[in-house]
Amino acid sequence: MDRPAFKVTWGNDCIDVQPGSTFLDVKKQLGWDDGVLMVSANGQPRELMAKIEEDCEIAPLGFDDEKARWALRHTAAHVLAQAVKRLFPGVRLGIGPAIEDGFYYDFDTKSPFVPEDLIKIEEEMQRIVNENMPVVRQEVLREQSLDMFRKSNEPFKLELIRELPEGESISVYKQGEFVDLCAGPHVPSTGHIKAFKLLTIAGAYWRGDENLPMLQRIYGTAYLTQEQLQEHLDRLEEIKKRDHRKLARELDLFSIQEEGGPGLVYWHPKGALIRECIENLWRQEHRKRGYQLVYSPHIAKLDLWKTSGHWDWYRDSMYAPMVVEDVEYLLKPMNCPFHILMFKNQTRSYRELPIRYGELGTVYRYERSGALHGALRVRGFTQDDAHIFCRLDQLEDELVGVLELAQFMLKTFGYDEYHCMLSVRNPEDKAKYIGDDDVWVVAESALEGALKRKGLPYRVDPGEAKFYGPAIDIKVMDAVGRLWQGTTIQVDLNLPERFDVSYVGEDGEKHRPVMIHRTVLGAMERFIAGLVELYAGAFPLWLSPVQVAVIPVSEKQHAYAREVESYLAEAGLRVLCDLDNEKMSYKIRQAQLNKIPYMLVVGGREAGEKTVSVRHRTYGDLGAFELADFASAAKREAEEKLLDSVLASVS
RNA sequence: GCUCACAUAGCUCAGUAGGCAGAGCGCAUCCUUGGUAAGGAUGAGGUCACCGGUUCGAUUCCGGUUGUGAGCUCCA
Repeated sequence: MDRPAFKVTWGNDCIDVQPGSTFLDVKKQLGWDDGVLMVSANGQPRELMAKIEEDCEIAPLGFDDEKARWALRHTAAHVLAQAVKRLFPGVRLGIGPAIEDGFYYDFDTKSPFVPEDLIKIEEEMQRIVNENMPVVRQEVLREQSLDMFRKSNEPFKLELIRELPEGESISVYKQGEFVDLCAGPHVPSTGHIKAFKLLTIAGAYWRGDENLPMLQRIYGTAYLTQEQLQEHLDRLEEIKKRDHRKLARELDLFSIQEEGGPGLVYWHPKGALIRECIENLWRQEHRKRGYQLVYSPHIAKLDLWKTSGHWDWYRDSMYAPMVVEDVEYLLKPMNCPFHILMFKNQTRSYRELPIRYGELGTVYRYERSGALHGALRVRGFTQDDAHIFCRLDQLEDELVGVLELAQFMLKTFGYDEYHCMLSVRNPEDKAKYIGDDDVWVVAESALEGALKRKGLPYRVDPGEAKFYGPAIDIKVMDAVGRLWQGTTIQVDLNLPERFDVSYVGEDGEKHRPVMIHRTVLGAMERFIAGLVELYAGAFPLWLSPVQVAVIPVSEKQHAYAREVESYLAEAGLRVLCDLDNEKMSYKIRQAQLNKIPYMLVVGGREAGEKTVSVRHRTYGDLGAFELADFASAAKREAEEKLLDSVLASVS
């Protein structure tokens, strides 16, 4: 591939470089002898070279915006640290990497930062950017670097250096008076940072360990252009607008009550209706696919959880036991042991398998208070759970069946993009997992085989398997590009053993069944919260709590409006007839704000002709329809669970 | 659980440099009867999250509790 000649800048110097030149050539041309390693090509930040070694050929690294962004953000982190050191000399530095969407730097401060500090720091950062100092890489010996950071009194940096391998040289980056331990890469000078913004202050443990001291973290973001930065800030705004906590209140879907306790969700009528629609679909689809639906209790004897192993492993995440007639009971954190007990309730033949028990099972987990988040992370939630007991030779077919169900559900709800992860053992560390090696091999290959048979692209995640078995996890992407954990399909090699679950085989001997633990939606709370954000509150017709609002133009049409209401209700649609003493335009506004899909305006004309004027929340005025035509179209849209209006395409 | 911030009417938020609190929306009543996103008037609503302390006096200052938010840690 031909590569064009390009310009290389270092600080204020700029030279032409021929393709194929090495870094040493460039150094010679620039007349630099020290370890300057960072340059940018053609003066464009998007054409930076991310990293250049002494002996490597010089080439713009693919004109890679992503790499350039990371270098830019990393430098921005250094600029942030430099600004903080200028303003607060007593502060000690932690680490400051570039991250997805931005960067952060951790600081050890005597008194925490306040929001006003953020403004001051940002101003100082701008000054540093304006100073346009070259960012210079230096290779130093270990002892030199220790000396350097000892002098500048940076204990956290010393800790990091001591952990670097002996003998290797260590790189530091300098800009003006500021030096940081860093592997790079960086942009050539602070002036390259054209678009940045500090966002928030938060606490974060040193090295991510909750037993170590907590530092003050400042988050910021930086982009190659002001437009990209603005785009990112707009996206943050959009995410805020879609926040399920805000929309759930505005649309009166559900709440969490302070008097009731944190992490416990109250489903209001409209939210409950959405949930009911989803649950109905869920039950229908499971019956269709050979599941038997069951109910199990909410509490069970502590001993059951000892048998299952949950008591030993997850005691800290369970609500404390309650004592009834001297026996300790636990609120269930999961449904599996119950389904196992039902399976074990009688002797099972191989002919019965697979047995698929499905349950919308409400479980309670004592999540740490700081982990709670709206309806996404709660303490009481209803899993769309199922456990499949099958023979090893049936495993792959069963997994395929679950994948098909998952695909069907995700498609129905409008999740077009999802990523499959195959979580397998870490081959280096087989001792960490229970069960025989050959069973693991079969289980992992069954999961992989199922993915292949469905033609689903997947990524293998070694080491991500649970200790009791491998799994497939599906992450779905929402409208603003965030990933949500949805379906999880786990092969469990542990519980059947612990509970001594067996079936009688063709040979008359006892055999151990394989158990699949799976949820398709995850939990009702989390799934619906996700849907709220996916649709920004504007649910497709079949899920809309109110599907149609009937809006009379004046009081004279109240009788006809009622007629329309009862006709549509009769047809099975969820209708609201708005007879309030308000102007029509006001009622339309209310319906719009409530994101009601269809508004039927009925005035003198419509009453006379027995028609309705249809307005759609997205498409606006669609014109007049015969009442019966509207009803059948809307019914079809709801019954077929269409994601878009059928009437909009008609008109 | 940890760090920081926040908590005023159903909602969104002002406010008092310590002297018993305000707007808009919503709600109620009345007027208005209208043609595709806000007609008008009147009125009701607050132990300023809770518990202590300082003070003649605390919604305001201080401490604690609870809850919420941003992160960290965790998420069977």
